[in-house]
Amino acid sequence: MRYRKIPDETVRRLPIYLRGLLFSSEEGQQSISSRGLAELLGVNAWQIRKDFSYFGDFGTRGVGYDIKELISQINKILKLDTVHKAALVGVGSLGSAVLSHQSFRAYGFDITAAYDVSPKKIGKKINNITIKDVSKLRMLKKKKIDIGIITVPRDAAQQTADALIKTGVKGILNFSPCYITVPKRIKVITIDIAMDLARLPYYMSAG
Amino acid sequence: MRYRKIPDETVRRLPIYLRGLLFSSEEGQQSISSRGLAELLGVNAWQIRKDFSYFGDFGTRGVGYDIKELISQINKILKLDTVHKAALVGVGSLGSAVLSHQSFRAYGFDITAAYDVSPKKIGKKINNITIKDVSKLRMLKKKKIDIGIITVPRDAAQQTADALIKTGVKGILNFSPCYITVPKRIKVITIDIAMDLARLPYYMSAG
DNA sequence: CTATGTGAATTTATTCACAGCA
DNA sequence: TGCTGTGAATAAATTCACATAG
Repeated sequence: MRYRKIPDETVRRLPIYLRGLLFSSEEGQQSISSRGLAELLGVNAWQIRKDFSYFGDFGTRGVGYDIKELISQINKILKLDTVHKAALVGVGSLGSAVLSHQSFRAYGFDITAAYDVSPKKIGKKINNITIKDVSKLRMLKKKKIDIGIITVPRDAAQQTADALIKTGVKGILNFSPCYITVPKRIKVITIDIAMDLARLPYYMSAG
Repeated sequence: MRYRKIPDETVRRLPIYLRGLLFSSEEGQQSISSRGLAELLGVNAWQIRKDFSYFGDFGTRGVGYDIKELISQINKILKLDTVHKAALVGVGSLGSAVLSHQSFRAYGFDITAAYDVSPKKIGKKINNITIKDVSKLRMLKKKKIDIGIITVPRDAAQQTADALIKTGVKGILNFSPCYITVPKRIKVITIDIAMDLARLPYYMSAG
């Protein structure tokens, strides 16, 4: 089944596998079986093997997968093998949390700039990043920023996206609870925490 | 197609529809067509109609949907028509952001308690919620808390989940980047921001 | 004439079962 | 024997096309 179109669901799961592999690696393990990884992540072993089978032969039959090697392969597939620079707009409580978030680095992300409208925040530092005036956003053009992170209030989300796209970002992580319109070439992933919380009661047993 | 098993994907989308309907309602609209809602949310109109068709006849042919009525229907399906009390454990930057998050209230969630291990944080207030010592977590049992929110470091996630389950929560929103083991009756939804960011480069066009 | 609701067709994803290699 | 890799079978979700109701 090699070299066929990669299912979106597989792409969605690869980062989860990567997370498990990085964890095992930290723990000092050298190799892992699909079963071992599955148990660590709470997924099925055959799903893991199937997902990997779209890309080629990663493992050794009878043994399992070499963790370091597999990490490197998945990083390459997901294009995480080069550093991606990101700029964040909107340093409210969520924006601050994202700026302070340590795990992005493990996946090759580097938030190099942060912007806000509030004069009170401009000039302050969070996680060693100085907050700049959002009107200076267009200066970013020279700095080869790949990714924009939107943590502004809903009403400002679309204009923030427009401004980020002008600076040349190719992908946007949108935390605002709304749909934003972008050119086809731009990829947007929206995270709305409330949406995930909102489907929890449906699945909770009555009582 | 009424009264058939509801696809998980449909349940995942219902909160998104609800978000759009609440927005339209705020804007003063009374009714909306599947097309109108689809454009607002960046989805397909037939998908919306199909999803609704699992539950019954919500709309009026030739006219569309009555927004207030539909909001009430979806709230009922998702069991958001009663208030859900939640407790949050781990008041770091992410925990603080979640505590301050305003939109939960619109979906019937009320974070009534927050816990941390750090003596520096205990006693402080965020968003009018006093932070308590995590060792006092078991006192919660009397307070009919439905939902636990985990925003502790990875190493503490499992034990936090165990403690929350002992207090009687039926659902958990887990922000820690790991799988947590729970009894079957408990529903866990894990949000790992880094996982969403990590699949962005895959979809970004080369350059 | 408009916009819903839904069977049927199509596409996509999951699950199985086992051949094949170390 | 142990564990991977993958076709084939099954299941699920999406998309279409249109009958149907207001």
